[in-house]
Amino acid sequence: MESMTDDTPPARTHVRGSLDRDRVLRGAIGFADREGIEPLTIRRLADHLGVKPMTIYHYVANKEAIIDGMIDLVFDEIDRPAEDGPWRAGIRARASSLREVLRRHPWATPLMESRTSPGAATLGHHDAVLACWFRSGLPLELIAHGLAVVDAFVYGFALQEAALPFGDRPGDLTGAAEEIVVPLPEGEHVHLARFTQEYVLQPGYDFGRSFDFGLDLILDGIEAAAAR
Amino acid sequence: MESMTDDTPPARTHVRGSLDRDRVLRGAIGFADREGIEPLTIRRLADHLGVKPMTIYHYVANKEAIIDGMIDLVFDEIDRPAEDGPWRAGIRARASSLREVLRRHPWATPLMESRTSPGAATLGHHDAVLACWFRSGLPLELIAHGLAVVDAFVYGFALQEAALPFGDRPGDLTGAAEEIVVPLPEGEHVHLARFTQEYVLQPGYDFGRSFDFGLDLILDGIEAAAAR
DNA sequence: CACGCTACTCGTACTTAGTACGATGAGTCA
DNA sequence: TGACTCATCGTACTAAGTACGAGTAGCGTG
Repeated sequence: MESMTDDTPPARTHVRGSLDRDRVLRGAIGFADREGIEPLTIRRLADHLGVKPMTIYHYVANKEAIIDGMIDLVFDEIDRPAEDGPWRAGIRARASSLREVLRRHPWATPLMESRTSPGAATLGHHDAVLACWFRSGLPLELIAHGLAVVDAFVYGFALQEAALPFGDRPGDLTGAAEEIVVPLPEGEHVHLARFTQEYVLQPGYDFGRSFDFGLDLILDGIEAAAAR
Repeated sequence: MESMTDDTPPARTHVRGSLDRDRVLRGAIGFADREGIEPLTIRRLADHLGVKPMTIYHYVANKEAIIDGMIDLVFDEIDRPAEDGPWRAGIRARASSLREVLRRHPWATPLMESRTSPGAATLGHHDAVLACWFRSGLPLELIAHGLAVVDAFVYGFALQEAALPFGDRPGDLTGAAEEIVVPLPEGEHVHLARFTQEYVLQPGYDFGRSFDFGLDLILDGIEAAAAR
Protein backbone atom coordinates (compact mmCIF):
# COMPACT_ATOMS: atom_id res chain seq x y z
CA MET A 1 0.00 0.00 0.00
CA GLU A 2 3.01 2.23 0.22
CA SER A 3 5.65 0.67 -1.99
CA MET A 4 4.20 1.62 -5.32
CA THR A 5 6.30 4.52 -6.46
CA ASP A 6 8.94 3.48 -3.98
CA ASP A 7 11.58 1.85 -6.07
CA THR A 8 15.10 3.20 -6.17
CA PRO A 9 15.45 6.15 -3.79
CA PRO A 10 14.34 5.61 -0.17
CA ALA A 11 11.43 8.04 -0.10
CA ARG A 12 11.26 10.99 -2.42
CA THR A 13 9.99 13.55 0.02
CA HIS A 14 11.36 16.43 -1.89
CA VAL A 15 8.28 18.59 -1.61
CA ARG A 16 9.69 21.55 -3.42
CA GLY A 17 8.59 24.88 -2.04
CA SER A 18 7.68 23.51 1.36
CA LEU A 19 10.50 25.57 2.82
CA ASP A 20 11.74 29.10 2.90
CA ARG A 21 13.85 31.19 5.24
CA ASP A 22 10.88 32.18 7.34
CA ARG A 23 9.72 28.62 7.81
CA VAL A 24 13.21 27.60 8.81
CA LEU A 25 13.40 30.31 11.46
CA ARG A 26 9.90 29.73 12.79
CA GLY A 27 10.52 26.02 12.87
CA ALA A 28 13.67 26.64 14.85
CA ILE A 29 11.83 28.90 17.29
CA GLY A 30 9.09 26.35 17.76
CA PHE A 31 11.65 23.66 18.40
CA ALA A 32 13.60 25.79 20.86
CA ASP A 33 10.41 26.73 22.68
CA ARG A 34 9.64 23.08 23.30
CA GLU A 35 13.07 21.52 23.68
CA GLY A 36 15.41 24.38 24.54
CA ILE A 37 18.16 25.87 22.46
CA GLU A 38 20.92 23.41 23.23
CA PRO A 39 19.04 20.48 21.73
CA LEU A 40 18.46 22.59 18.63
CA THR A 41 20.77 21.08 16.04
CA ILE A 42 20.68 21.36 12.30
CA ARG A 43 19.91 17.68 12.03
CA ARG A 44 17.02 17.77 14.49
CA LEU A 45 15.70 20.96 12.95
CA ALA A 46 15.80 19.25 9.57
CA ASP A 47 13.78 16.32 10.94
CA HIS A 48 11.37 18.78 12.50
CA LEU A 49 10.93 20.44 9.10
CA GLY A 50 10.65 17.15 7.25
CA VAL A 51 13.78 17.78 5.27
CA LYS A 52 17.40 16.70 5.14
CA PRO A 53 20.07 18.69 7.00
CA MET A 54 21.81 20.22 4.03
CA THR A 55 18.59 21.55 2.59
CA ILE A 56 18.50 24.11 5.37
CA TYR A 57 21.72 25.63 4.12
CA HIS A 58 20.00 26.74 1.00
CA TYR A 59 18.14 29.32 3.07
CA VAL A 60 20.60 30.32 5.78
CA ALA A 61 24.35 30.70 5.76
CA ASN A 62 25.00 28.72 8.92
CA LYS A 63 23.70 28.05 12.39
CA GLU A 64 24.74 31.46 13.67
CA ALA A 65 22.57 33.06 11.03
CA ILE A 66 19.66 30.95 12.23
CA ILE A 67 20.12 32.23 15.77
CA ASP A 68 20.37 35.79 14.49
CA GLY A 69 17.17 35.34 12.55
CA MET A 70 15.38 33.74 15.49
CA ILE A 71 16.28 36.64 17.76
CA ASP A 72 15.14 39.18 15.21
CA LEU A 73 11.80 37.41 14.97
CA VAL A 74 11.52 37.46 18.75
CA PHE A 75 12.16 41.21 18.78
CA ASP A 76 9.41 41.51 16.23
CA GLU A 77 6.96 39.92 18.65
CA ILE A 78 7.46 42.63 21.25
CA ASP A 79 4.85 45.39 21.26
CA ARG A 80 6.51 48.69 20.56
CA PRO A 81 5.48 51.74 22.56
CA ALA A 82 2.76 53.75 20.88
CA GLU A 83 3.99 56.87 19.14
CA ASP A 84 1.84 59.08 21.29
CA GLY A 85 0.35 58.96 24.74
CA PRO A 86 2.23 59.32 28.03
CA TRP A 87 5.77 57.96 28.00
CA ARG A 88 5.34 56.04 31.21
CA ALA A 89 2.46 54.01 29.86
CA GLY A 90 4.41 53.29 26.70
CA ILE A 91 7.51 52.13 28.55
CA ARG A 92 5.44 50.10 30.94
CA ALA A 93 3.47 48.31 28.26
CA ARG A 94 6.59 47.56 26.28
CA ALA A 95 8.32 46.16 29.35
CA SER A 96 5.36 43.91 30.08
CA SER A 97 5.24 42.75 26.49
CA LEU A 98 8.96 42.02 26.52
CA ARG A 99 8.51 39.93 29.62
CA GLU A 100 5.66 37.96 28.05
CA VAL A 101 7.64 37.33 24.91
CA LEU A 102 10.62 36.15 26.93
CA ARG A 103 8.34 33.85 28.83
CA ARG A 104 7.25 32.28 25.56
CA HIS A 105 10.87 32.01 24.42
CA PRO A 106 12.97 31.48 27.54
CA TRP A 107 16.00 30.41 25.52
CA ALA A 108 16.12 33.88 23.97
CA THR A 109 16.79 35.94 27.08
CA PRO A 110 20.58 35.62 27.24
CA LEU A 111 20.84 36.20 23.49
CA MET A 112 18.68 39.27 23.04
CA GLU A 113 21.40 41.81 23.68
CA SER A 114 24.46 39.81 22.87
CA ARG A 115 24.13 39.32 19.13
CA THR A 116 26.40 41.28 16.90
CA SER A 117 24.74 42.06 13.56
CA PRO A 118 21.23 42.88 14.83
CA GLY A 119 18.37 42.49 12.39
CA ALA A 120 15.90 45.04 11.13
CA ALA A 121 13.24 44.24 13.73
CA THR A 122 15.79 44.53 16.50
CA LEU A 123 16.95 47.96 15.39
CA GLY A 124 13.41 49.12 14.76
CA HIS A 125 12.35 48.00 18.18
CA HIS A 126 15.15 49.78 19.97
CA ASP A 127 14.51 52.89 17.93
CA ALA A 128 10.85 52.92 18.89
CA VAL A 129 11.69 52.45 22.56
CA LEU A 130 14.16 55.30 22.45
CA ALA A 131 11.60 57.49 20.74
CA CYS A 132 9.26 56.93 23.65
CA TRP A 133 11.94 57.77 26.19
CA PHE A 134 12.81 60.92 24.29
CA ARG A 135 9.18 62.01 24.39
CA SER A 136 9.39 62.01 28.16
CA GLY A 137 11.40 65.19 28.07
CA LEU A 138 13.60 63.83 30.82
CA PRO A 139 17.25 64.89 30.81
CA LEU A 140 19.34 62.70 28.56
CA GLU A 141 21.30 61.15 31.40
CA LEU A 142 18.13 60.17 33.20
CA ILE A 143 16.80 58.65 30.00
CA ALA A 144 19.96 56.59 29.69
CA HIS A 145 19.62 55.40 33.25
CA GLY A 146 15.95 54.64 32.88
CA LEU A 147 16.58 52.68 29.73
CA ALA A 148 19.34 50.65 31.30
CA VAL A 149 17.53 49.98 34.56
CA VAL A 150 14.20 48.99 33.06
CA ASP A 151 15.78 46.68 30.51
CA ALA A 152 18.13 45.18 33.09
CA PHE A 153 15.17 44.46 35.33
CA VAL A 154 13.09 42.84 32.62
CA TYR A 155 15.91 40.72 31.26
CA GLY A 156 17.02 39.68 34.71
CA PHE A 157 13.49 38.85 35.72
CA ALA A 158 13.05 36.76 32.60
CA LEU A 159 16.29 34.98 33.38
CA GLN A 160 15.00 34.05 36.81
CA GLU A 161 11.61 33.05 35.53
CA ALA A 162 13.23 30.79 32.98
CA ALA A 163 15.04 29.03 35.81
CA LEU A 164 11.87 28.18 37.72
CA PRO A 165 11.49 24.44 37.91
CA PHE A 166 7.92 24.33 36.62
CA GLY A 167 6.80 25.18 33.16
CA ASP A 168 4.55 28.16 33.56
CA ARG A 169 1.62 27.56 35.81
CA PRO A 170 2.33 28.72 39.37
CA GLY A 171 1.39 26.51 42.27
CA ASP A 172 2.74 23.38 40.75
CA LEU A 173 6.23 23.72 42.09
CA THR A 174 5.54 22.05 45.40
CA GLY A 175 7.31 18.93 44.26
CA ALA A 176 10.21 20.67 42.63
CA ALA A 177 10.94 23.03 45.50
CA GLU A 178 10.82 20.18 47.94
CA GLU A 179 13.20 18.13 45.89
CA ILE A 180 15.74 20.88 46.22
CA VAL A 181 15.16 21.91 49.79
CA VAL A 182 14.43 18.64 51.50
CA PRO A 183 17.76 16.92 50.89
CA LEU A 184 19.65 19.83 52.42
CA PRO A 185 21.83 19.01 55.43
CA GLU A 186 19.89 19.33 58.64
CA GLY A 187 20.38 22.66 60.34
CA GLU A 188 22.19 24.24 57.43
CA HIS A 189 20.52 26.72 55.12
CA VAL A 190 17.98 27.60 57.77
CA HIS A 191 16.86 30.76 56.05
CA LEU A 192 16.58 29.09 52.70
CA ALA A 193 14.41 26.41 54.26
CA ARG A 194 12.33 28.95 56.11
CA PHE A 195 11.74 31.07 53.01
CA THR A 196 10.75 28.02 51.01
CA GLN A 197 8.39 26.70 53.64
CA GLU A 198 6.78 29.95 54.69
CA TYR A 199 6.55 31.64 51.33
CA VAL A 200 7.32 29.64 48.23
CA LEU A 201 5.36 26.57 49.21
CA GLN A 202 2.31 28.54 50.34
CA PRO A 203 -0.79 28.12 48.20
CA GLY A 204 -1.19 30.91 45.69
CA TYR A 205 2.52 31.63 45.49
CA ASP A 206 3.41 33.27 42.19
CA PHE A 207 6.88 34.48 41.45
CA GLY A 208 5.51 36.61 38.65
CA ARG A 209 3.81 38.99 41.08
CA SER A 210 7.17 40.54 41.78
CA PHE A 211 7.31 41.75 38.20
CA ASP A 212 4.65 44.44 38.43
CA PHE A 213 5.94 45.41 41.84
CA GLY A 214 9.45 45.94 40.53
CA LEU A 215 8.44 47.62 37.32
CA ASP A 216 6.25 50.19 39.06
CA LEU A 217 8.88 50.71 41.73
CA ILE A 218 11.44 51.54 39.05
CA LEU A 219 9.15 53.82 37.07
CA ASP A 220 8.16 55.62 40.28
CA GLY A 221 11.82 56.08 41.09
CA ILE A 222 12.59 57.55 37.70
CA GLU A 223 9.71 60.01 37.92
CA ALA A 224 10.82 60.96 41.39
CA ALA A 225 14.36 61.53 40.16
CA ALA A 226 13.00 63.72 37.37
CA ALA A 227 10.96 65.82 39.78
CA ARG A 228 14.02 66.47 41.90
CA MET B 1 69.34 20.38 24.09
CA GLU B 2 65.85 19.06 24.38
CA SER B 3 65.94 15.56 22.92
CA MET B 4 67.82 13.88 25.70
CA THR B 5 65.21 11.92 27.57
CA ASP B 6 62.91 12.11 24.56
CA ASP B 7 63.04 8.66 23.06
CA THR B 8 60.01 6.45 22.56
CA PRO B 9 56.82 8.24 23.60
CA PRO B 10 56.23 11.69 22.12
CA ALA B 11 56.74 13.64 25.31
CA ARG B 12 56.07 12.05 28.64
CA THR B 13 54.33 14.97 30.26
CA HIS B 14 52.55 12.80 32.74
CA VAL B 15 53.37 14.95 35.71
CA ARG B 16 51.39 13.02 38.25
CA GLY B 17 49.67 15.16 40.82
CA SER B 18 49.72 18.27 38.68
CA LEU B 19 45.95 18.08 38.53
CA ASP B 20 43.00 17.89 40.84
CA ARG B 21 39.35 18.80 40.64
CA ASP B 22 39.97 22.34 41.80
CA ARG B 23 42.68 22.94 39.21
CA VAL B 24 40.39 21.61 36.50
CA LEU B 25 37.60 23.97 37.52
CA ARG B 26 39.84 27.00 37.94
CA GLY B 27 41.52 26.25 34.66
CA ALA B 28 38.11 26.10 33.02
CA ILE B 29 37.10 29.41 34.58
CA GLY B 30 40.30 31.07 33.45
CA PHE B 31 39.78 29.76 29.95
CA ALA B 32 36.15 30.89 29.84
CA ASP B 33 37.09 34.32 31.15
CA ARG B 34 39.49 34.82 28.27
CA GLU B 35 37.79 32.96 25.43
CA GLY B 36 34.16 32.63 26.40
CA ILE B 37 32.21 29.56 27.35
CA GLU B 38 31.37 28.29 23.88
CA PRO B 39 35.02 27.80 22.93
CA LEU B 40 35.50 25.89 26.18
CA THR B 41 35.82 22.28 25.08
CA ILE B 42 37.29 19.35 26.89
CA ARG B 43 40.09 19.14 24.36
CA ARG B 44 41.03 22.79 24.61
CA LEU B 45 40.75 22.70 28.38
CA ALA B 46 43.08 19.70 28.37
CA ASP B 47 45.61 21.61 26.28
CA HIS B 48 45.24 24.55 28.62
CA LEU B 49 46.00 22.27 31.54
CA GLY B 50 48.88 20.54 29.78
CA VAL B 51 47.12 17.20 29.82
CA LYS B 52 45.26 14.88 27.49
CA PRO B 53 41.46 15.10 27.21
CA MET B 54 40.57 11.88 28.98
CA THR B 55 42.67 12.75 31.99
CA ILE B 56 40.11 15.35 32.94
CA TYR B 57 37.47 12.67 33.35
CA HIS B 58 39.36 11.27 36.26
CA TYR B 59 38.31 14.33 38.27
CA VAL B 60 34.87 15.21 36.90
CA ALA B 61 32.02 13.08 35.68
CA ASN B 62 31.40 15.02 32.48
CA LYS B 63 31.25 18.50 31.02
CA GLU B 64 28.03 19.35 32.83
CA ALA B 65 29.74 18.67 36.13
CA ILE B 66 32.50 21.06 35.11
CA ILE B 67 29.97 23.80 34.48
CA ASP B 68 28.27 23.07 37.79
CA GLY B 69 31.59 23.29 39.57
CA MET B 70 32.55 26.50 37.80
CA ILE B 71 29.31 28.17 38.80
CA ASP B 72 29.70 27.08 42.40
CA LEU B 73 33.19 28.60 42.46
CA VAL B 74 31.78 31.81 41.03
CA PHE B 75 29.16 31.93 43.78
CA ASP B 76 31.98 31.49 46.23
CA GLU B 77 33.63 34.66 44.94
CA ILE B 78 30.64 36.82 45.84
CA ASP B 79 30.90 38.66 49.14
CA ARG B 80 28.12 37.55 51.42
CA PRO B 81 26.27 40.15 53.45
CA ALA B 82 27.75 40.61 56.93
CA GLU B 83 25.81 38.87 59.65
CA ASP B 84 25.18 42.13 61.44
CA GLY B 85 24.89 45.76 60.47
CA PRO B 86 22.00 47.39 58.62
CA TRP B 87 20.28 45.15 56.09
CA ARG B 88 20.36 47.77 53.35
CA ALA B 89 24.12 48.08 53.47
CA GLY B 90 24.44 44.31 53.40
CA ILE B 91 22.17 43.88 50.42
CA ARG B 92 23.80 46.77 48.63
CA ALA B 93 27.33 45.50 49.13
CA ARG B 94 26.38 42.01 48.07
CA ALA B 95 24.68 43.31 44.93
CA SER B 96 27.78 45.31 44.02
CA SER B 97 29.98 42.33 44.65
CA LEU B 98 27.77 40.14 42.51
CA ARG B 99 28.01 42.64 39.70
CA GLU B 100 31.79 42.77 39.93
CA VAL B 101 32.05 39.00 39.93
CA LEU B 102 29.79 38.77 36.90
CA ARG B 103 31.95 41.34 35.18
CA ARG B 104 34.96 39.13 35.74
CA HIS B 105 33.03 36.09 34.50
CA PRO B 106 30.57 37.35 31.90
CA TRP B 107 29.88 33.83 30.63
CA ALA B 108 28.43 32.94 34.04
CA THR B 109 25.48 35.32 34.13
CA PRO B 110 22.94 33.22 32.23
CA LEU B 111 23.97 30.12 34.17
CA MET B 112 23.91 31.39 37.74
CA GLU B 113 20.25 30.66 38.40
CA SER B 114 19.58 27.98 35.86
CA ARG B 115 21.65 25.08 37.19
CA THR B 116 19.84 22.21 38.76
CA SER B 117 21.94 20.57 41.47
CA PRO B 118 23.42 23.72 43.05
CA GLY B 119 26.68 23.35 44.93
CA ALA B 120 27.48 24.09 48.55
CA ALA B 121 28.75 27.62 47.90
CA THR B 122 25.63 28.41 45.91
CA LEU B 123 23.31 27.28 48.68
CA GLY B 124 25.40 28.97 51.35
CA HIS B 125 25.38 32.20 49.44
CA HIS B 126 21.63 32.25 48.98
CA ASP B 127 21.16 31.37 52.62
CA ALA B 128 23.33 34.27 53.73
CA VAL B 129 21.49 36.68 51.47
CA LEU B 130 18.15 35.53 52.82
CA ALA B 131 19.42 35.90 56.36
CA CYS B 132 20.18 39.53 55.65
CA TRP B 133 16.76 40.14 54.17
CA PHE B 134 15.12 38.50 57.17
CA ARG B 135 17.04 40.80 59.47
CA SER B 136 15.34 43.75 57.83
CA GLY B 137 12.12 42.90 59.59
CA LEU B 138 10.22 43.69 56.43
CA PRO B 139 7.02 41.76 55.79
CA LEU B 140 7.71 38.45 54.10
CA GLU B 141 6.04 39.44 50.87
CA LEU B 142 8.12 42.57 50.61
CA ILE B 143 11.25 40.55 51.26
CA ALA B 144 10.33 38.23 48.43
CA HIS B 145 9.77 41.15 46.11
CA GLY B 146 12.97 42.86 47.15
CA LEU B 147 14.94 39.69 46.65
CA ALA B 148 13.48 39.13 43.21
CA VAL B 149 13.81 42.73 42.05
CA VAL B 150 17.37 43.29 43.25
CA ASP B 151 18.61 40.04 41.79
CA ALA B 152 16.76 40.58 38.53
CA PHE B 153 18.34 43.99 38.23
CA VAL B 154 21.86 42.79 38.91
CA TYR B 155 21.65 39.80 36.61
CA GLY B 156 20.03 41.83 33.86
CA PHE B 157 22.59 44.56 34.21
CA ALA B 158 25.38 42.03 34.01
CA LEU B 159 23.79 40.57 30.91
CA GLN B 160 23.81 43.97 29.26
CA GLU B 161 27.33 44.76 30.39
CA ALA B 162 28.53 41.49 28.95
CA ALA B 163 27.09 42.52 25.60
CA LEU B 164 29.03 45.77 25.43
CA PRO B 165 31.38 45.67 22.48
CA PHE B 166 34.51 46.67 24.38
CA GLY B 167 36.26 44.63 27.00
CA ASP B 168 35.96 46.59 30.15
CA ARG B 169 37.46 50.02 29.95
CA PRO B 170 34.83 52.64 29.09
CA GLY B 171 35.57 55.22 26.42
CA ASP B 172 37.01 52.78 24.00
CA LEU B 173 33.80 51.91 22.28
CA THR B 174 33.90 54.77 19.81
CA GLY B 175 34.89 52.44 17.04
CA ALA B 176 32.51 49.69 17.95
CA ALA B 177 29.47 51.89 18.36
CA GLU B 178 30.17 53.58 15.05
CA GLU B 179 30.51 50.28 13.29
CA ILE B 180 27.01 49.44 14.34
CA VAL B 181 25.35 52.79 13.92
CA VAL B 182 27.05 54.17 10.84
CA PRO B 183 25.91 51.53 8.35
CA LEU B 184 22.29 52.08 9.28
CA PRO B 185 19.97 53.14 6.48
CA GLU B 186 19.86 56.90 6.17
CA GLY B 187 16.90 58.45 7.94
CA GLU B 188 15.89 55.28 9.71
CA HIS B 189 16.57 54.70 13.36
CA VAL B 190 16.76 58.39 14.02
CA HIS B 191 16.47 58.06 17.75
CA LEU B 192 19.00 55.30 17.93
CA ALA B 193 21.45 57.44 16.00
CA ARG B 194 20.71 60.46 18.15
CA PHE B 195 21.18 58.56 21.39
CA THR B 196 24.45 57.12 20.18
CA GLN B 197 25.81 60.43 18.98
CA GLU B 198 24.65 62.61 21.83
CA TYR B 199 25.22 60.26 24.71
CA VAL B 200 27.10 57.03 24.08
CA LEU B 201 29.85 58.56 21.98
CA GLN B 202 30.41 61.48 24.35
CA PRO B 203 33.73 61.47 26.19
CA GLY B 204 33.45 60.06 29.66
CA TYR B 205 30.49 57.85 28.82
CA ASP B 206 30.27 54.89 31.15
CA PHE B 207 27.41 52.45 31.02
CA GLY B 208 28.31 51.23 34.48
CA ARG B 209 27.16 54.46 36.08
CA SER B 210 23.60 53.31 35.65
CA PHE B 211 24.27 50.49 38.08
CA ASP B 212 24.52 52.54 41.24
CA PHE B 213 21.64 54.69 40.07
CA GLY B 214 19.41 51.68 39.60
CA LEU B 215 20.47 49.88 42.72
CA ASP B 216 19.83 52.87 44.96
CA LEU B 217 16.57 53.57 43.20
CA ILE B 218 15.39 50.05 43.92
CA LEU B 219 16.51 50.06 47.54
CA ASP B 220 14.87 53.44 48.07
CA GLY B 221 11.69 52.06 46.60
CA ILE B 222 11.69 49.07 48.89
CA GLU B 223 12.22 51.20 51.97
CA ALA B 224 9.46 53.51 50.82
CA ALA B 225 7.14 50.55 50.36
CA ALA B 226 8.00 49.36 53.84
CA ALA B 227 7.25 52.72 55.37
CA ARG B 228 3.84 52.80 53.77
C1' DC C 1 6.39 18.68 -27.46
C1' DA C 2 11.28 18.30 -26.55
C1' DC C 3 15.06 20.38 -24.50
C1' DG C 4 17.81 22.60 -21.53
C1' DC C 5 18.18 25.87 -17.38
C1' DT C 6 17.61 26.95 -12.79
C1' DA C 7 16.49 26.37 -8.25
C1' DC C 8 16.04 23.09 -4.71
C1' DT C 9 17.17 19.00 -2.52
C1' DC C 10 20.11 15.77 -0.83
C1' DG C 11 24.22 12.02 -0.43
C1' DT C 12 28.72 11.76 1.02
C1' DA C 13 32.33 12.88 3.71
C1' DC C 14 35.46 15.70 6.51
C1' DT C 15 36.32 18.12 11.00
C1' DT C 16 35.50 18.91 15.78
C1' DA C 17 33.43 17.56 20.24
C1' DG C 18 32.02 14.46 24.19
C1' DT C 19 33.25 10.47 26.24
C1' DA C 20 33.28 4.90 26.93
C1' DC C 21 36.69 1.37 27.43
C1' DG C 22 40.62 -0.52 28.58
C1' DA C 23 45.82 -0.38 28.46
C1' DT C 24 50.03 1.52 30.41
C1' DG C 25 53.18 2.86 33.45
C1' DA C 26 54.80 5.47 37.68
C1' DG C 27 55.08 5.41 42.43
C1' DT C 28 54.44 3.13 46.73
C1' DC C 29 54.33 -0.05 50.37
C1' DA C 30 55.13 -4.40 52.07
C1' DT D 1 62.09 -6.32 44.74
C1' DG D 2 57.55 -7.31 43.29
C1' DA D 3 52.79 -6.54 43.25
C1' DC D 4 49.18 -3.21 43.67
C1' DT D 5 46.94 1.19 42.87
C1' DC D 6 45.54 4.87 40.45
C1' DA D 7 46.59 8.88 37.48
C1' DT D 8 47.23 9.26 32.68
C1' DC D 9 46.32 8.46 28.12
C1' DG D 10 45.45 5.88 23.22
C1' DT D 11 41.84 4.43 20.57
C1' DA D 12 37.56 4.69 18.86
C1' DC D 13 32.54 5.49 18.62
C1' DT D 14 28.66 8.80 18.27
C1' DA D 15 26.88 13.30 17.29
C1' DA D 16 27.05 17.87 15.19
C1' DG D 17 28.31 21.63 11.67
C1' DT D 18 28.90 22.04 7.09
C1' DA D 19 31.81 21.90 2.30
C1' DC D 20 31.27 19.94 -2.15
C1' DG D 21 29.06 18.48 -5.78
C1' DA D 22 25.48 15.40 -7.86
C1' DG D 23 20.67 14.55 -8.88
C1' DT D 24 16.12 16.14 -10.22
C1' DA D 25 11.72 18.44 -10.77
C1' DG D 26 9.44 21.65 -13.10
C1' DC D 27 9.35 25.63 -15.97
C1' DG D 28 10.08 28.48 -19.93
C1' DT D 29 11.44 28.60 -24.67
C1' DG D 30 11.87 27.26 -29.33
